[in-house]
Amino acid sequence: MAHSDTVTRILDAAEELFAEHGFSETSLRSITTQAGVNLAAVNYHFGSKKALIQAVFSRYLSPFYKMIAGSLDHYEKIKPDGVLSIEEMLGYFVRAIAGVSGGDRRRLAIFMRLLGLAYNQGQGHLRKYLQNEYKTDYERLMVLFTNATPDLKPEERFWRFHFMLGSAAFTLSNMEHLRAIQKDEFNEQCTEEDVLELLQPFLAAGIRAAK
Amino acid sequence: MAHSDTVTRILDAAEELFAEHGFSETSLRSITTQAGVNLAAVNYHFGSKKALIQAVFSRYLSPFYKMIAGSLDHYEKIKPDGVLSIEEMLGYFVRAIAGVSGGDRRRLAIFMRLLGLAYNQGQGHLRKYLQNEYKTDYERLMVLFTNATPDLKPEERFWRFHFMLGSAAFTLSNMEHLRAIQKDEFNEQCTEEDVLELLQPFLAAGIRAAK
DNA sequence: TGTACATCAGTGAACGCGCGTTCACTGATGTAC
DNA sequence: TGTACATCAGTGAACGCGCGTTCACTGATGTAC
Repeated sequence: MAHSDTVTRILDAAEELFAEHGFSETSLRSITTQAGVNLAAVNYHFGSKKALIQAVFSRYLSPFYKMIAGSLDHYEKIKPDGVLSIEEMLGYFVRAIAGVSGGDRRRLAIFMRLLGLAYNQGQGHLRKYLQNEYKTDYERLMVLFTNATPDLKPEERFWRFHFMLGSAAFTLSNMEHLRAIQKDEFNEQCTEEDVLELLQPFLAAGIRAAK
Repeated sequence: MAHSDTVTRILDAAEELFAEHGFSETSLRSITTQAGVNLAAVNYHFGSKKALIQAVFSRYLSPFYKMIAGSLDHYEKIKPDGVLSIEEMLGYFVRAIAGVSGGDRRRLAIFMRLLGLAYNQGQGHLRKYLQNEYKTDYERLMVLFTNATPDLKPEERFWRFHFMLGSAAFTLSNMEHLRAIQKDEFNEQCTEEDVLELLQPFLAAGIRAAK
């Protein structure tokens, strides 16, 4: 599919509205209105709403994949023996996420939401797709995580990793809503970077917790 | 509202289908079909779909809050100063959650999924409704949480609470699937009680983390 | 060169469908006199 | 006691609406001869 101006504007509008309202709550009419294109253009260029959603995913999955892989490359470069502290690992992740700007940041939130859904829907083919897509990175990550937590038994490591994943996925995917709640209750608002810097010691302490 | 058989069956079906498909993806027709009742019965008994969603949450939260309140009443008799450690609080939480519905873990997973959806989807009205509906209990819990974390600034406390909530919601809503993955990878499986006992120190250490 | 045709992005209006909701209605049960 | 009325859970069909999708169409550009 050639990326005409119309196609790009549809993808931009769809990505923004999907992130804000969810998929089924976002109509093609709202997307095409925001994009300033004709309603029929979505079905002309993408075929269906479902195909549009997949196209939006495809476009943002690529840079996210590169970010993860880049983080792992970095770990292995700075510590060739593969031994990092959990704080070093989390620190680099936080800095990598904080370095993601603008539209890609929203893409990250969408991906985290997708990650939660992928775990939730045990039978969905979406989960299998993600599992295959990120299998190599997951395994590289687990080697580093294992080296960072030599005192944990395998099953403790497994569960603490998922406790951490759950906290991070929830926080990142609901970042905008949570910040809105904070503003509602405290009349002030952290930046997303502030939240990440609060999250980091929480997770590290949890991983290091006495049993 | 008298809880006729019809009302109960609508709530049962709605709870299950909302958790499986989300709120807007679940039609009143699918709910009433699964419940074996007339389509119009939802609007007759509840007034609207929105009110049905709130009723599903209320039905689950009422016994939950009663159990929390009962546990805290009992605790205050033993420790009249009313200052609990975060470990003691989490202990009560874990036991109250596990005790809901007479140990019906499936409903617990469903509710945690609903909670995640409530944050995730455009259901901001739900959070406010629940907060108002159970204002006394909610504020009592927040006072205890505040007393348990005297060294945290309000915004740190807010975020660490939600980090904790995210971890717990993810773990509990995906409990079955995570345990299946564990069995797949380690050829052995924790009980759900084991997982809760692993989660508790993880969360407590995160809450207590140095900044 | 001009002419005829092909291709393709984009359009305007309409289509059928499923949605939440509404409303007049039924039938069972309770109550007053 | 019988009769008339009230209450209420539940029903069947229809309503209007917004949805994704479809289709005949336009107009610009490319191409063959």
